[in-house]
Amino acid sequence: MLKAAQDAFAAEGLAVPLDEIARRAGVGAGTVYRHFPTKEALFEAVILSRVQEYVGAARELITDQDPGEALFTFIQRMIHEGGMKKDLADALTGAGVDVTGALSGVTSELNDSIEALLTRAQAAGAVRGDIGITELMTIIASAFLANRAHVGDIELHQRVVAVILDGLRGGPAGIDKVLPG
Amino acid sequence: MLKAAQDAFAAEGLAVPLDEIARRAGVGAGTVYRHFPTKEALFEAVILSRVQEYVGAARELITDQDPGEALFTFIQRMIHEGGMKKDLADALTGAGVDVTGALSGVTSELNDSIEALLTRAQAAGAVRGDIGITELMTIIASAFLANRAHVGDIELHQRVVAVILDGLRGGPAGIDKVLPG
Amino acid sequence: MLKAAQDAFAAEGLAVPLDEIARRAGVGAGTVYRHFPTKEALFEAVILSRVQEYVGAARELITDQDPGEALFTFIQRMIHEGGMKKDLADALTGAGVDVTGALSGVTSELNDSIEALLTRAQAAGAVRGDIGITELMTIIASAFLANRAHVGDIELHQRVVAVILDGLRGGPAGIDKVLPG
Amino acid sequence: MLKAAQDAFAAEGLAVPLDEIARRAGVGAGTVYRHFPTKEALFEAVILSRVQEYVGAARELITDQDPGEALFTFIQRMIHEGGMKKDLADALTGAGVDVTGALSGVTSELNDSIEALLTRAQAAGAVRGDIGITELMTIIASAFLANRAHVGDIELHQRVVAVILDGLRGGPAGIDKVLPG
DNA sequence: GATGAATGAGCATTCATTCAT
DNA sequence: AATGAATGAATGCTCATTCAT
Repeated sequence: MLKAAQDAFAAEGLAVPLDEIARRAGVGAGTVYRHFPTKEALFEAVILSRVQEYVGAARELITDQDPGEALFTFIQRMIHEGGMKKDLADALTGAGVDVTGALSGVTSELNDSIEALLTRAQAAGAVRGDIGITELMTIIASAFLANRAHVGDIELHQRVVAVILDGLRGGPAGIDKVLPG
Repeated sequence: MLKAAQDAFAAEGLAVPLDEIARRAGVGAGTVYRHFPTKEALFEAVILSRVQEYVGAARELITDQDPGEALFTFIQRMIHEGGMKKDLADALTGAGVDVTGALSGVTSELNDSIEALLTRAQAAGAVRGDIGITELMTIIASAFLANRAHVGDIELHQRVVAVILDGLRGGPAGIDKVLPG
Repeated sequence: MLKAAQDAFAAEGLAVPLDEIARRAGVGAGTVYRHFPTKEALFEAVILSRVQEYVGAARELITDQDPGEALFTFIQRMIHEGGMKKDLADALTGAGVDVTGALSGVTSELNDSIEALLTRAQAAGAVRGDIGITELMTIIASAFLANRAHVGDIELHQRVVAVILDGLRGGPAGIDKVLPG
Repeated sequence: MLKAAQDAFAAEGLAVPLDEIARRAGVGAGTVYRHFPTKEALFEAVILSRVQEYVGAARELITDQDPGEALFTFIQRMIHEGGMKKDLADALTGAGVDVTGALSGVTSELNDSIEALLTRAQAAGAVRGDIGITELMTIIASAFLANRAHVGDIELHQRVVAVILDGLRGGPAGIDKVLPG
């Protein structure tokens, strides 16, 4: 059922009727309510599971040899997936989702695990030093949302992400850094 | 009435009830329907009017002395204004808005006028050459949406936009360009 | 529409579906909501109108020549009607009805107008002196509810009310009063 | 399980969900349905058990020395207990409970046993002679329901019951009876 | 026999849209 | 042309009842 909800929310966003989710899951509407007290709770569970995946991905990459590439790979992966899923976009934009509760914990984890990637990349000189995790999260979320307008055009996503990653590496001010000589 | 709709959509997004718009405009709901066949048509009209403003701004800036500054000023202005309005964000992220109809025409105009700014900035070496108008529009949308997060934290927004603009100037790949010698 | 709601609530109580009320009124469900924000608000409006009728009846009787008969007539009338209507019974027993708001005002009025009848009847020696308006209201409400079990048997209602009225006149302790000599 | 249902119905009335009863009883909902075909049947069983208690109490009191005191003690006991329970009040006021089936038998028993108390009290001159068992049952129900209002104000309840009992003893019309001389 | 997950009809409420005045 | 009352389909949620295990 969680699977059906994931698919439905990913495809239609939070606006998908609960009956539609129930239908996709092949159960009655009441059955959904047996497992989740409200539609919002179900939505949060879906988001939670997705965020957990990202946390896992970030934690795996923390041991990558190339700190910069690790961060950039993570960002690319997250943004690319985000362009496909409507649920996280709704969670990010809609004020209807409370980040209190179980969601707040895993969101903190995501922040922390990405911050670890960021700090390592900055220490390695691969990312400019004048931004923190808040700036990075905002940038990721934004690109995430922007890509929704061109669902499926992966090459476009890649070029957009490339620009953003270059911004992260450091703009003109960063030239000094990459050309220390 | 369009003014009332602008305010209402800006404040509440596409989700604002049509009755609320009619009430703000001081007219009956039926009167709104005399001018716009559906709520969506009204929304599109609002977006259209906003896009037209942007077209005007872009056209003014095309004569600016500094081509790079012109583009960046435009982007910053658009982002600053947009961060306050919920309607364009909905239009950008929500798949519910068709860009067919009158909207497609003015959207093309916006594309063209921004493309003019882009081309000029690229010719002046202020912006990397490996992106086109589609990439730029997506990136602008991205920065636009970035402003909707952490509403009110202007300094954060500035840092985020700075990163994105630096990316536009050109990352490592752009070094060759800014250091032609 | 209020009429339809009165009939529906009187016949079925608060449990009547709002669609049923709408159907009885010959309108759509949405139309009911145009006039009353919630079903509870509609119910309160119905109760309010009924309580107002009682207030009017009590106020008319305050000028009756026979103070005791005035009070007893009022009680009989109220209990008899109550045995027919399910709405006031629900309002009296159900905790679901808030007596805050407009209802609290008219309820106070009802209390006051009945208290006036009571005080006058007590001054005339027609009613025992050891009870106040709270006791009387409780007694009326109780008989009101008890009669619901025998809807339509008016003669039974009358005999029951007769017993209660005798209790109000004064039981054994009241014999001294009616036989002062 | 019957105990759990008694507690649940007493606390919440007929409106308590069946799942809640099953939970209190520590069994599955299906198990309740193995013993009672419908929720209403369970409710009737609970009422039946309570009515049986009353029948027992009435039969004990039939041998009491003071016939009048016996009846009044019974009424007061019934009212005192009943004021705490919501189930009988629902059964008395709600038209939703059919007295057909097993309930009708024990209800007849209750009627008969109380009628015995009544007849004896009337023969002893402690209760007016112009009422029958139906009137008495209605009056008891009335006092019963009186206790549900102003829950906790025991002194109020006592004054209200006193009035009703005085009415039973006989008002002015009863004077001839208590003063046969 | 017991369980409790599943069912699905039912209800209050919202809101885009229509139309008689 | 304007009004705003009316419409009714849609939605989230509850709960009595059923049935596979």
